[in-house]
Amino acid sequence: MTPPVAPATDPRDRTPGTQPAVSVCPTPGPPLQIEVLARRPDFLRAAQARRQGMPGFLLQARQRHPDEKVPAEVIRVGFTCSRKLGNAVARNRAKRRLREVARAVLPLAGRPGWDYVLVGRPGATAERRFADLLADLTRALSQIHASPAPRDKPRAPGAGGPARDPAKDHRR
RNA sequence: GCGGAUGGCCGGAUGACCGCGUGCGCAACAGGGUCCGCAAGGAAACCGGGGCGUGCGAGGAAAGUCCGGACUCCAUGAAGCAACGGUGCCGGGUAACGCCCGGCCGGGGCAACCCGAGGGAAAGCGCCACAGAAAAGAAACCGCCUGCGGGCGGGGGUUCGGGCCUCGGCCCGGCCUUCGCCUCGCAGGCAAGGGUGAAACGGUGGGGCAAGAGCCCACCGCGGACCUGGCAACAGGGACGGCACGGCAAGCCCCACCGGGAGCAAUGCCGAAUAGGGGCCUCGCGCGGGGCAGGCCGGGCAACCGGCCGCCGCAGGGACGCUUCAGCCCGAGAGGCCCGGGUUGGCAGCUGGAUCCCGUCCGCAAGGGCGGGGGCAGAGGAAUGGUCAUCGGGGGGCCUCGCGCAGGCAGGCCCCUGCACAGAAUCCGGCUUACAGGCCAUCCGCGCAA
Repeated sequence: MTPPVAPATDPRDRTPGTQPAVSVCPTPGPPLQIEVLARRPDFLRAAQARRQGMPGFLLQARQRHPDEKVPAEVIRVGFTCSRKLGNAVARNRAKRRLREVARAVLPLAGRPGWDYVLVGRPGATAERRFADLLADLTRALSQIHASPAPRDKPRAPGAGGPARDPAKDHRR
């Protein structure tokens, strides 16, 4: 009903995607917390909301309802690597890389009050260059934030117009 | 040196930046609850989270989940029987095993060594494809032999008939007998030979016989009372027997031994809203409850139904299949006290184990005794990592052509490649399966040099 509570973030100019996340430090300006999804219903709800495919993974995202008990300033993220990824070693490796990508990108490009789920792809998630994965997630976040709500168009591919820079949303 | 056998071990290393889980220590800023206070606030340090420092943090298979246990809950206990499942040469090891060690037997290999579900086929049933005559109380397709009968041919005899005649005989036919062949039939004997098969009711040689056959003999094989060695499986010898005993038990089965079921999502505990259950004690068994044999009354054509009495006679019900024994519980109300089910979340279980290493003693060994020492993964959408650099590894090409008869080896340069199988989930003992590359030890065969 209400837009996400974003103005608490520091309006410092950050351009995510241009620079690899090596120098990213979670500067403790805003009380931005990242938690890990643990409940199966959370995963199911995220999968039924917005989704954005990328070469290295599939991103699912959902803006939480304000009635939920989770504090509004937290970003929650979950990881799904099914048996299609391979055996346990391959699944764990893909999940670790996705977790590392999320740790680098989400404090910059993620929005508080949202749940994100990163789904691994067979082969690509484990083999794609790490810098490309970082760029993939940045682009996917900006596109998924710009796409309309899934209630209007259930399968919005995000190609209706030019993707808006998520940094503009932060400034506004 | 080449080829092989067995046993054991490793299964990348170092560094940089950024992270994760957990134990300990420190500082106490901020938060929640508690207590004190009218309040600001303070106190103790309860709870959860964060900060800094520091220690530790996947495997030989963590895998498959195939066996055996520990542990937990469920089932009243004991004995017997039955059913079901498992194991199966012998001895030992072990908490236990289908595991391990040592040995036996059979098979393979020149050898080191390897492989084997390896109890019972005179308890019984069943099966033995194809081929073959026949696949299990033996039988007989071709075949061999004997007798009889028939056919053909040869020899011999003739007191028979006919013909010729040199009157001595000769020829033809018949009959009798004998031999051979057979094309055959009948009756009987045989199982050597042929051929089939994974397997054919012993093998070879000789005697014997009508032909044959353990019918007899020699050797071999087989069975085997008994003797010797060994704890035993078994091995060696063997009177005697005289061929009698085909194979399959991974078809059923028999025998011996073992086995209750479910599993850490076991199980226990804590908190909250809701629902309203259970346990114990006391009173009371008036007469209530339940069941059954019997009697009476009523209804109904009847099967039967309902009620009452009798009566505690105490049967009845519950408890993995059955039986027996021992014991237990239940049923009906009132009062009091106490506890708590399911769902979700959290905590415990949770890592010290039949443990590992070293020494010593016993043992061929598996292993065991004693002494000393080490002990630091415990996650829970699941930590133990992400990115990168250098070295190492692997693959390819070129050069030196240094060494070698050669396959090739050595050195240098360049390029490519993150690089075996694979991720703890209660914990142990095993098995099985997967695995790039590499190391060590012992042994066997062949070759070379000395």
